[in-house]
Amino acid sequence: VWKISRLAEQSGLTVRTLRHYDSIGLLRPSHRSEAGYRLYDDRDVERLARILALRSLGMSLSDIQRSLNQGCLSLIECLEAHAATLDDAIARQRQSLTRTADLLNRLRADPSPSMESIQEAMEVIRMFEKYYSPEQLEQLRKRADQVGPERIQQVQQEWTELFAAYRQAQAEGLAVDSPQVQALASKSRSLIAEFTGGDAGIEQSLGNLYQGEGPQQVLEPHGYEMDEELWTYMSRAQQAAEQ
Amino acid sequence: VWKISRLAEQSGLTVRTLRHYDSIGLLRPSHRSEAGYRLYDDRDVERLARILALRSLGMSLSDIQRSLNQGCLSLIECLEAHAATLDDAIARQRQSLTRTADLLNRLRADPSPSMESIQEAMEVIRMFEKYYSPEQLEQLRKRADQVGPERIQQVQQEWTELFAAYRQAQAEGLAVDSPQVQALASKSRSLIAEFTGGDAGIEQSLGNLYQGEGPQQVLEPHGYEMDEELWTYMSRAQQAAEQ
DNA sequence: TAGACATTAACGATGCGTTATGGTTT
DNA sequence: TAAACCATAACGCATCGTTAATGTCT
Repeated sequence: VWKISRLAEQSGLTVRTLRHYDSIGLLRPSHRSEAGYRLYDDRDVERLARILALRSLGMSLSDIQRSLNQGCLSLIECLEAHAATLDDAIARQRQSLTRTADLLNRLRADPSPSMESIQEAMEVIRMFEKYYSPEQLEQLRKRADQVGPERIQQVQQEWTELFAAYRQAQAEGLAVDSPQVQALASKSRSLIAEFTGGDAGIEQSLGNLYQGEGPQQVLEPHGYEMDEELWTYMSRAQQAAEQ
Repeated sequence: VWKISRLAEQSGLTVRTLRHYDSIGLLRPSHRSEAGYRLYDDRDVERLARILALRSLGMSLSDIQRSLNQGCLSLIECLEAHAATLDDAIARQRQSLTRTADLLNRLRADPSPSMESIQEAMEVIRMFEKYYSPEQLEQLRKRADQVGPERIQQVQQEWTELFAAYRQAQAEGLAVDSPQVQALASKSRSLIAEFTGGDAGIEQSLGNLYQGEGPQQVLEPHGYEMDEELWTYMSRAQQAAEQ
């Protein structure tokens, strides 16, 4: 027969924990001394061992209680349910983790990060999650890691300059099949190709994204300015190139 | 300016949640009507959007509060810490999940599962985790899935019979290099090879396991009976085979 | 005046840590 | 008698759901 502090140091639990297990009925000592001291016998110690085994799997105390009080069959059922719960929790936390990492990447890539950036970045992330499959996202992330943040910043800069050049060309009334404009179209095709990495699926999803949300909704959170007329002009330049 | 239920349905939160955020100081409405009604203005709505963005990443409300009240830099730090926390939590839960799955496998493989089985199974699992690397464990699990539970049961049965045969041979005083005993040695080598899958690292770890814990400690929780003399006899039979 | 909407206040659930207060054993 | 050990009781943490009791707008 063991007093509470002996059992505590033997099991590695605290006295408080054992008292807690008593109070919730998970492990009631089989005996009490005259003064009311808790006295644990061998069966209690065995039960504690089982409790700790299940606790080490992350089961809740109430589930452990249910498992132990009923038979071995219900134990298996409880474990199956527990495994399913864990699976679910892991999936959700991985979601959170990738989103957090994505957000961090975007915030770090932001030259002048502000509180507003959070929302823009999250908007972008949500749009991406909507149009790209998890595998595609994984692929994009891997390639983003490979090229490194410098190149990404640089590409952003190049897009900004490209839009400005297009806008200039449009203002000057240059024809979409003029050599100058076709040079811009070629440049934008190469930037897009760098993004898609030649993957047809990603190119398709990118198209769906612009189709579904509209160019302005897509580009604004990235910090680019875009309007209907410019977009039309750029589209016509692309079409001219493809013929 | 928005009243609380408007903001609730707009944001998808409950009224209770908004009141909670007020009471903990996370989102206090900038105004109150004469009657004490909460009135949220545009800045409040913006703040709520940021709160929801971070909450969707699984950040705690207190962390969100710290992040938003301080600058953008601390936000990045908070996100980094959050990512680390998530990483950690995921690792632990995956531990729990694999252990739970292992326990389930052992319990299901047990022909007469009892409450005592839990501890034996957990002991085995702990020993395995102690002597095999995570990669080796992964490998073992994969192969266990491949061969299926029937074959595993069958192998257990074969080991039981093999031990019985050895014991019989020992009782009859058969020499360890006699053909009959060598046939047993050969059988046990093939069973071991089936377990290791020919992987030298796993064979090494298996040796360490028996070396470190002793054959009886290893075999008893598996339901086999073993004693010093029988083990010595079997070892000598193996040595004879290797020469 | 009815009905929808607002308020504050307080318990509940999880798994104990952490006092506070006081009796028991050696 | 002091030191070590035991007991019960209660708050605290995180995030709201859920009554309860009551006041306000239309």
